Amino acid sequence: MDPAERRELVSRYTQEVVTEEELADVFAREDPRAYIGYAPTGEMHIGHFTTIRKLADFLRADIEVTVLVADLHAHLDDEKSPFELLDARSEYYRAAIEAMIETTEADADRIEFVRGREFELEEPYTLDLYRMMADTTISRAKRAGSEVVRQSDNPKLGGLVYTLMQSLDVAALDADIAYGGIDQRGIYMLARELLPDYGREKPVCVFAPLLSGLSGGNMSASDPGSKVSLTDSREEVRAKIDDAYCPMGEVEGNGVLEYVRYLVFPFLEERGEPFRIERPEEYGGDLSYESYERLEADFVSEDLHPADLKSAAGEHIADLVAPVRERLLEAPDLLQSAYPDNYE
RNA sequence: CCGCCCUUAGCUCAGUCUGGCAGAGCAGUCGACUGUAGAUCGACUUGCCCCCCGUUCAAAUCGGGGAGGGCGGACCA
Repeated sequence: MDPAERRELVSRYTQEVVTEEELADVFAREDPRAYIGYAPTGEMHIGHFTTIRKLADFLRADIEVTVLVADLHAHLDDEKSPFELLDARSEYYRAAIEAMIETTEADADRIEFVRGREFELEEPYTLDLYRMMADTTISRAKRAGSEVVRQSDNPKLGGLVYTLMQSLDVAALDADIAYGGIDQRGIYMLARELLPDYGREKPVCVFAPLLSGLSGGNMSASDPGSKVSLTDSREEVRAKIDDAYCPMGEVEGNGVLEYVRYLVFPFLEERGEPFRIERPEEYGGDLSYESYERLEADFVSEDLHPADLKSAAGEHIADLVAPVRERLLEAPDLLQSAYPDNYE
């Protein structure tokens, strides 16, 4: 595969690559590796799904992929996950991620899973961490993590150490590319700044867009209606999409359109199917789209009405979620022990 | 170790001085208007007032004890 093709695979459906030049260099290296980390906190949802599906692109581009289940981070960030639940949640995250990967044509066995504590407690790592703590100011660490770490009036030290550890993770996992949502930007910019001081390579960063929530604004952990959950039934998915904020002709902040763009189209493209929309004769009859761009154009010109988009989007998203949901419900004890309060 | 402050609806908080039906904003739910949603309008819902004991006809409110959180001081031989 030629480098231009590989570069296109890696950077498609992303928001930013830092930097394109350095990315080109990565392909010249032996066995380049990308990594993405997830802190096993709340239940996984459709937002995670988009970043995980994209891992298939890295593999296609012949880049090895490491998925970090960052258990210590889950606790360091304001104890989002209680210490006793880290094992259970790490297990659940891994199972959910595998289930999501299996909805792609990628070979899940090519993805290496690592749990944070497997390497974050080793001496060389710890030594570097202490050195970083010694020469990073509190305000620098705070700024780096401000989009990721929970903010409060009485922040704990953990949130600060969090950003340093994540910076170090990149090097410890031997990653050439750090991949994550654009909210991770601050932390990886700190990593790029810091790592060279410790004789490490600074990573190329690939950032996925953060999808808007369905109720307007961002997806919110506390608002189930703002996002599709991996355990939502077809009916629940339909209902959530149907209730979603979706102003006619407006692209900005339109969660439904973003789901279609970053989730449904990649999924359909992989299968070589168009996006079909059933529409009553009264409004012009059925539609079919080969590309997102054409669909968006019709939406902007208001030739495609939100109600018709929603019903089709709901079905496609439900199709996508169904196999993951099935896998998760096959092992209900995973969810039960990870989230005892939600599953009695 | 000592002192002071805070804890009330899902969230942010008022109410405590001076005891008398548990409140507001936001959020949420339901209608109306829209070929979706939102916005707008109309209606509705929301409680271990941190816990225990006491005083009182009556305690979120007063007294005592405790828990959790915050702030400060002291110690630094």
